[in-house]
Amino acid sequence: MKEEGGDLRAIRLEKRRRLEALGINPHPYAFARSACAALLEARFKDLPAGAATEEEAALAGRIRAMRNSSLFLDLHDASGKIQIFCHKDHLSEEHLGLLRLLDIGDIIGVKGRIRRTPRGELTVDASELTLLAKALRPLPEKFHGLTDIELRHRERHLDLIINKASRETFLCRSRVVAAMRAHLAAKGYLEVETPMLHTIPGGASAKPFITHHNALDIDLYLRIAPELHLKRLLVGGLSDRLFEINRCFRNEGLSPRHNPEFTSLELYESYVDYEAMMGLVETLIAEAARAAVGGTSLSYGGVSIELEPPWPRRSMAELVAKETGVDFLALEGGESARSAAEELGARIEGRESWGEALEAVFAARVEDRLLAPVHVTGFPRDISPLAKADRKDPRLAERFETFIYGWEIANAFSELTDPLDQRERFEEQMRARALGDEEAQLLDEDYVRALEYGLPPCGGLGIGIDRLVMLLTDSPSIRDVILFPTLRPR
RNA sequence: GAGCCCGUAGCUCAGCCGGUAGAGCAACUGACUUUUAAUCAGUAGGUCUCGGGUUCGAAUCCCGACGGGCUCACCA
Repeated sequence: MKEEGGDLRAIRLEKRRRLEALGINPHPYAFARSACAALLEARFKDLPAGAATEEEAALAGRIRAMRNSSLFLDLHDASGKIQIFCHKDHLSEEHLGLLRLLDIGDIIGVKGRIRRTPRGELTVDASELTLLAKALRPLPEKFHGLTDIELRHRERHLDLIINKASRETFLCRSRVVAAMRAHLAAKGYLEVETPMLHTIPGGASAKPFITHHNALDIDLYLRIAPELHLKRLLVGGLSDRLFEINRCFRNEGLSPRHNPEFTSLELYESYVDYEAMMGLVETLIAEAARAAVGGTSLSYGGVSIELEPPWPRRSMAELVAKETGVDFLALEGGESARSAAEELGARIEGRESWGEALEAVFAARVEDRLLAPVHVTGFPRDISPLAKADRKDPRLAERFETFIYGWEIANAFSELTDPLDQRERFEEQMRARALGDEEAQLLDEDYVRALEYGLPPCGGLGIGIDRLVMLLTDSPSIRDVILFPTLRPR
């Protein structure tokens, strides 16, 4: 039976054997570097073509191209690319022996003087070569690279070696998260970590993953949101302002905008209401954009989006009325709301409450038109079981979602702090669940108990990091911004 | 979960009105030695995703499975 990789791998295995026969360890322990490609490029940017220096550098990286029978190598390190010149006259017989057994894809260390070739390429004149890792498998082709989407996701290491754009996307993601953390730290928000394993999945309406703890012999759920634990921390007074940037898990369908595990920022602040969260969303996302693209103007899928605050605020009912001519605030009860929603083309099953019907119309008719950033306020109370009622209209909650490019990017409320009200809301949810709503929330007695010790008035906010990074990196799929997206095993 | 599309060499792709598999890059041998997707000559490389079926004959047509992409539904 022929192994995958076939001859190409066998040839490289043979080269490895020959290297070992020469006393060369194909996987040594360390290599002392004095520079990286970008550093040298910056340092010698004014070195004219044809000029040589006396300066020696030692650098390490992966061979990505070999030209003129290995006379020229392209060496890529994490910072960039530099050319290596391997002339027989400058290398010992041992180094030439190594050179003959090198392949594209091998990781090597190089020592030599810096010069710029007459053609203008910054180059290390190699006087020493060190094998740092022998590659047994060939890299994808240099010109077309690795384009197969499945392979790029399954073998992210290859994608990162080959596709510069992919590398930049993930570097950008890292900058975005770092910028948000830095901004929050500077404003005095405390970063915390709360459990991934929940005994009752709460804080959102979603289907959880179930797992089992053997020693305790109990089922546990991968968290669908950190919300209830974070608010417990406000009860405890650990800080008046805290946040968590971490993974959530939802056992739902996959799509270009849904991965079973995704990253959210959740933030809670005592003594403020949801108004404060609007400003914070704008600041955080503008900061993220500056970190990602250097400004607040961006283009996603050819659509220009301006993120410079402030962003408009519109109520859900107002947007629906403007789009459809139907004012849901003038409708009484679920029945009339459902029939109106159905007439407007929303998907209605027949059990929907007034709020659910309004939201269904909003989702069907309005959502995907909200390209420019907008805070949508006036969310129905009955789809917001963790939010305080609107102080002016009891049918509504003090909740908004921020939409950009038609996507929900942020979700925030004046958090429900009254334990008696919270219990009633949970009980409403349990009734909906009994009637077949699988995603209705579960009554969390421990959480209600915590509220009974007194949760200060507070605002809470969640931002979907993956979708934000998609926008900021112009990535068409969530899998392009998650290093190892969920795939069926092959 | 439903619909549409895709799966050929390590990679990127041709071939798909059925006649038994091709190119470029990568690899190997050699030439060349200041190249930039280096060039030139030659060589080797395939259970055409898998399993059935139709046929004298299947990469090609049909059915099924597996994997992927997109759309819809659910959702962030």
